[in-house]
Amino acid sequence: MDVPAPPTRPARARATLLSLAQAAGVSISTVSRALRGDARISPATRRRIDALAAEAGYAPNALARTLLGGRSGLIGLVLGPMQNPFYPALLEELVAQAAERGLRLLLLHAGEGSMDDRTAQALLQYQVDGCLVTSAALPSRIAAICAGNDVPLVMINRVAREHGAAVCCDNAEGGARLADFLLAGGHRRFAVVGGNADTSTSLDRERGFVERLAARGVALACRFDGGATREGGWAAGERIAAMPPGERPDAVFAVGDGLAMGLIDALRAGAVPVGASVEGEGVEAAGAVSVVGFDGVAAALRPPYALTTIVQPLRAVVRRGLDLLLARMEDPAAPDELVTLRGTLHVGRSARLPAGAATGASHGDAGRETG
Amino acid sequence: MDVPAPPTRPARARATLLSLAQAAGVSISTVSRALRGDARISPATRRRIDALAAEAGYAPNALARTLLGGRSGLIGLVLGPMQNPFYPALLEELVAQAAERGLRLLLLHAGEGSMDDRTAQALLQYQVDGCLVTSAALPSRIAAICAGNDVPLVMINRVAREHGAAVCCDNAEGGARLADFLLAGGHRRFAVVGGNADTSTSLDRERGFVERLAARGVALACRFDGGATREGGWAAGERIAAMPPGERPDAVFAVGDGLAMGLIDALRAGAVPVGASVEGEGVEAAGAVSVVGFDGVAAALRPPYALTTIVQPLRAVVRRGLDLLLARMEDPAAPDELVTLRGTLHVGRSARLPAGAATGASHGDAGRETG
DNA sequence: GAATTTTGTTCAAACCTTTGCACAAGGAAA
DNA sequence: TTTCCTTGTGCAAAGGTTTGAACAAAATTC
Repeated sequence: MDVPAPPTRPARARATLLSLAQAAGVSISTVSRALRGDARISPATRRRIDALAAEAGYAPNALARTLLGGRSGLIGLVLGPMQNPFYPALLEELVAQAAERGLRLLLLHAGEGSMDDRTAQALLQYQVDGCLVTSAALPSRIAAICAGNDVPLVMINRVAREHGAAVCCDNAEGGARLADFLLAGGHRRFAVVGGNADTSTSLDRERGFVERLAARGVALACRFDGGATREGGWAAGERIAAMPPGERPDAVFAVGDGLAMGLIDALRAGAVPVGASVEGEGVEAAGAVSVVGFDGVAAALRPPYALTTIVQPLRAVVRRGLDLLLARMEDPAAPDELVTLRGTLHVGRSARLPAGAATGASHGDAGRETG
Repeated sequence: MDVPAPPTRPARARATLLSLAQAAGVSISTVSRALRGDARISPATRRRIDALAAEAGYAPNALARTLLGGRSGLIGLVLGPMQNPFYPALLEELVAQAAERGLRLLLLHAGEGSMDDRTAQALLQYQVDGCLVTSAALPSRIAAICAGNDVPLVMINRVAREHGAAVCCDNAEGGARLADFLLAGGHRRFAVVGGNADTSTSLDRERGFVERLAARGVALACRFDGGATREGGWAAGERIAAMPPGERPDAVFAVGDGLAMGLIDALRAGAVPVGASVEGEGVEAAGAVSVVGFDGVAAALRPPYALTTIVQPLRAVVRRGLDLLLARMEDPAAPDELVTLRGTLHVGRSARLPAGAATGASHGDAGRETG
């Protein structure tokens, strides 16, 4: 009558405190304490249990631990448009630093599209300890859920529109510094290639640049819309290359490195010399156009671009972002805080140098805090 | 004597089944069943509980649910080097499709660096249901942990070295198809710009290309090492541009779109015309070099590159990757499986056309399965 | 009106970990 | 010998959810 149960796949179940306790002949709590290094457990017992755990490949169940009311160790992550080369770099740094701090990233969103409700709910379902947003357009659902459930929210590379903590580079100051550099280089006709019109980051950079020019009595000769992609930079470069040399700007600020690289490609394809890079060593070609960017993406710093740009202190930006988040996990009532980090002017060969300056040096206090 | 407890931040605790049950005056199980749509709960009760839950913004605790022995809904994700523009695109698609299926991605690693032990342990601690690897160099710790703990592992865009399931584009076939296209275009001198020497993907593409050429009695004129970055493509392009026109190859296969774009930039900067794009509309400049790539990254398909390339069926690749993973979650004993999807030849303007062919068309069965 | 089914709800166990408290054994001090 | 302290361990509760089984009340059948 009684048919024996079918031989279910043996697949020895994953080790738990219980299985270790049975193997060691002690109680569950002893195992737990031994593994956590509690001083009350005798060295002999601890060694025995440690060996057993190592052999079984035991890993404590973070979910059960979280259930006790502690931290989940999970951080929700909302990523911006990945075409902008700054974001992949930011992502790598973020993953590395989060791991160093023992935090895990729960990837909720990447790119431009909108977020469905279920995804937003995941924030709550998985009990994330906090949320990190690098996206320019903060999904409002995420903001609402975080606000309504005491989930700390920190934005990186963008300032908070209404509230929340944020860390970003001093965009306006960087723009101004580039204006100074170009002015010192003796440039006369300035152009800007703008980014997304709805990101504070782009707007601040452009504003800082234009206002510094204005303060020196110089007006912008022309302006292009780049839309934050490399292609946008190329399109602007084509138009610049097509201008008669007399009207052509001799200095162009592209508000992101991706834009700047596309721009340089187009100028070169149009046989327009860029910065000091054609004749080399400071002797520049006649009619050369200087190009400067912003972000300090690795690919832009190296040849063939050797871009003069403001290098964002990426490590510090990420570090402070995580600091802000952890602080708000400790104290959810912490006031909104905006941290602004000053970038570094990296002098490459894409822009004519001021008299007497040397290529390759970096100026400015990297990561000095001003917020 | 008794000091009243300091007024701890009220911060009404998050809604749970218990709090809802108390509010509704029913038991916890009734609430659970009502929310899950169990037919045994009366419509009146259900409506009341639904309203209460909506008002409280209730979201079930996925961690507690997982503890019951079910699925966590978490997938561990190991990302490859983000400089290769294919990976950001893959990431966006993956995030979107995972969300559609109700899966969450736990981001374990991004980039080239190695993984620390704690991160690898996270796989077990957070009870991931499976693991997805897009990295070319599979971290061995991850592989070991997955194998030892019945965690299904699926690789995307690379074949398994020893074991495991994988989905990737038919790289060799794509390389061969490009060779055919270039041969039909009447090219004579062929070059290859190779990628990472240790990724099966790059090697297969190159092999497919070279073998097809050989089968037609043509040998490679020269070969460059690109190292999978845009800069590598640029370097190869500079060397090609510097060759005397007689020795210069008239067709170059860059094994990735990033390489191809860098290559084109360098050729243009060196005033070497590329494909049919200079004179436009099929009439090509004298001494033009045709460039073809592989991947079908959006930026490469559009102007200014208009690259002729093999477009990976990205959506299908991701879909099948998740299929494989889910299948292995159902049945961990499922045999290793390799799915190969055929790409589509996208004819742009970066390579001379065979007589009578039209630009912009796509040839080949997108995503036809062969594995 | 009693027996039976249907309907709606509750009980209790299980998942795994952490931790306050209790407990036992052994040694030292009184 | 009693009392107290130290050292090492076990007990049990808690955390939120799911689910099989039990239970009560109402509706149906004879």
